[in-house]
Amino acid sequence: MLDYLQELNKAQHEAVIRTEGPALIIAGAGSGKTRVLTYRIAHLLKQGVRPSTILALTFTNKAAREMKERIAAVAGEKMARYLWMGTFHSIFARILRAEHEVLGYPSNYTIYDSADSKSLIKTIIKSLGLDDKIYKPNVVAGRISKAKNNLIVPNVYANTSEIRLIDKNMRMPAISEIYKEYVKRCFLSGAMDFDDLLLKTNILFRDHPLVLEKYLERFDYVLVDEYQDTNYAQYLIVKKLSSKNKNLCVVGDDAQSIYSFRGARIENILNFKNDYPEHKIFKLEQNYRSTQTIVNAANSIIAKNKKQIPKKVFSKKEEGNPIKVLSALTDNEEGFLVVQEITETQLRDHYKHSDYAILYRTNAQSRIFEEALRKRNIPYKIYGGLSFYQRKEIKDLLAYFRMTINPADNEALKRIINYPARGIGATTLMKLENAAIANESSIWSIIENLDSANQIGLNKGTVTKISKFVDTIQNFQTLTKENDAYNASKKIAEETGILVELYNDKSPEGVSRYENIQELLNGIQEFSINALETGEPGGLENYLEDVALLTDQDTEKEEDRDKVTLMTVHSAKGLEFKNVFVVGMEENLFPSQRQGEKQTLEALEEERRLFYVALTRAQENAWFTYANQRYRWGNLDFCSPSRFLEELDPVYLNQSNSNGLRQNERKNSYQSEIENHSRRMTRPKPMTGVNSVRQQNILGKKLVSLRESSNKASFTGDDPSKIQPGMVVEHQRFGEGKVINIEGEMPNIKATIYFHGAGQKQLLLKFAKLKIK
DNA sequence: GCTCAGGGCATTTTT
DNA sequence: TGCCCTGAGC
Repeated sequence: MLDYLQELNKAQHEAVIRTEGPALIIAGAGSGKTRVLTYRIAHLLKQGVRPSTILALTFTNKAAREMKERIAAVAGEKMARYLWMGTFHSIFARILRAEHEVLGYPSNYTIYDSADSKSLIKTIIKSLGLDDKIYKPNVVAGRISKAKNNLIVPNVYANTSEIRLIDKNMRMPAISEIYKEYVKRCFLSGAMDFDDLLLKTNILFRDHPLVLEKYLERFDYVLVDEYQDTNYAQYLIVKKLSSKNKNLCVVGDDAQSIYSFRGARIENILNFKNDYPEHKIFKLEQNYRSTQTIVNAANSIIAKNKKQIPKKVFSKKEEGNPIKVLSALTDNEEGFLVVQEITETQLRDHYKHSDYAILYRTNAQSRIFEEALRKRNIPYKIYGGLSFYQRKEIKDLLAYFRMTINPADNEALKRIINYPARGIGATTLMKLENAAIANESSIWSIIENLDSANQIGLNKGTVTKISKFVDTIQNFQTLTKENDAYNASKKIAEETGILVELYNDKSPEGVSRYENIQELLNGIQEFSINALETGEPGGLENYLEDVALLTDQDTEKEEDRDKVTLMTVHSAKGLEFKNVFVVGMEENLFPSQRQGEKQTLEALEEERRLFYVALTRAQENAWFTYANQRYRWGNLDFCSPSRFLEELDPVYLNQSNSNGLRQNERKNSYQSEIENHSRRMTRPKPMTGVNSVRQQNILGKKLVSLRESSNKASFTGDDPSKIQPGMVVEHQRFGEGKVINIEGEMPNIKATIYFHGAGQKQLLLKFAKLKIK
């Protein structure tokens, strides 16, 4: 019989076999969500439903891939292959490519990533004569993205008084014009940004009923993963595509909705029952992942939330250990404590490195833990930070590919027209861009038809340089037609000179850049081989379509196997680890409680959910750690643990601190400072524990300016060795003192100074702020 | 066209 | 801190 059904509990079983009509599957943390979703699809296939009539939407490529693999295992490779399964963006990008004509876009349209969007917005701000100190590209991009996600097109934006009022209050009344111009220029470049993929799909289905009809005919079943993370645009598309037979199945967990900042609407899942009154609801409440303690503690955190679908998540596993709360005095100590716990539990219970995860709120918090792990030689891997595809060398080469496929792509052109250097500078580029705007066309169409008698005042030499560039791209276009993606891209990499240039750069950065290019080419080779095997099109344009929607998380490296994982709570969603440290739990790192920020009930509840997500990643043991003081952005903050920790019933907690004694000793040295300042007060830099200061004021004028990034230190102006023994100096905190001795060399000059009232101190001059009296 | 000092600025993130 | 941008100076 259908043996895969045997592996399911009652709720899961129901959710798998009741395939008709609208269904809401509430999948609590660790309740076997993926299993239910994949088996439901497999079940449909076994019932004789054709795979090409099933549309399954996810948020990440990884989720789509994993699900496809699991379905293939149950229902067979062939079946899985014909499913319409992928991310919202990739599926709709595919549909838009097929239906490009009615929208007036070329089928080879480029997909702009966030960096392209931002760069274009910057250009527009400049060309409109606006001040980019006021109109910050990031903020403007955020406003435009938000508008698009809510299907507000430029005209509507300009005519909606509430929106204009917000812009006005932000002192950016011209965003509406920027938006209009942005849309126009994207169109001229034959480009869509990420939000367009959703927006244009909505417009496509709204304005072209025949097209909608075609897809309604095509898809008999629509399934959506992580429904709580859908934004308005996604919500509407899903609604439209399932409007015919209402075979819509959404899976999600309102308790794990933590993406409101990027437009996710928890209401979508909360209101499902109203949208589809005839719906069935399935609650997967048994948690197979965590101990009872962890599940109960997590439940108790979100119990206070008003906005939620009632459910009783429970675990039948053993009760397990209480959650350990570690309070450290400084962030360094926090790192130390975490590493100490890792070593201790490893010795005792023989965990692997990969059984541990360190979760934090912001990527910037990783550093302390990296250092602590490195000191103990514990291998770790970090998620987040600069993604592979965001690296300069990768983006440069990809820009050549983009130009080759869609030469109208202005952002790509601007990136490479002078890289490698061709002597086409900023002034020339500006002239070209203005000409393109005036002509309502792309830069390419201007330079393609340049002759020496051009109207835009370019001299002969420049025209020659530009036409050489045009030749290069045209040459690439020819060789792309004649080669598969791998051979085309390899030739492009060689002929542009990028490969040689990076090969000749023997600095560590240069070597790594060269390796990255090689890695990209290897990836393309894989793509080409794969295309050959499956019979799918393997041209460069096909690769480019894939790569635009690819991210770092899609490349798991073999050498990353047995390592401690460091990541943000957000990126840990969907993962599980035997042991989880939730670190940096100070109040002021939780933004809903940060000073000066509006506290809304929504924000508060989302913070609880974030806390919930963090805790439910743990299978066996969990720790909450925080530091009482943290050095951050040049200030020393005094902190207290997050209030959510206080909301937790102590019955789940073990607050005994493994290093209580040491901590007490150390506390004394900070005591006076802590007493003198209430929580959250910022104080001047302390003398110790600071890695560097930017400037030193000696004698009232800047003598030394020190910049120290991770690998280099540089000095300008005069030398701090101006400070001589015998001088009377004034220090910010220790007051007046007399220099006794100077030793060492730049940048490590040490001064021994006797301070009245503070005794003798030895200061490293690059850290000390001194005034010569 | 390139380098470098100085200023300004900081969530969370997928596509 | 640390990173990115800009403008000055070469």
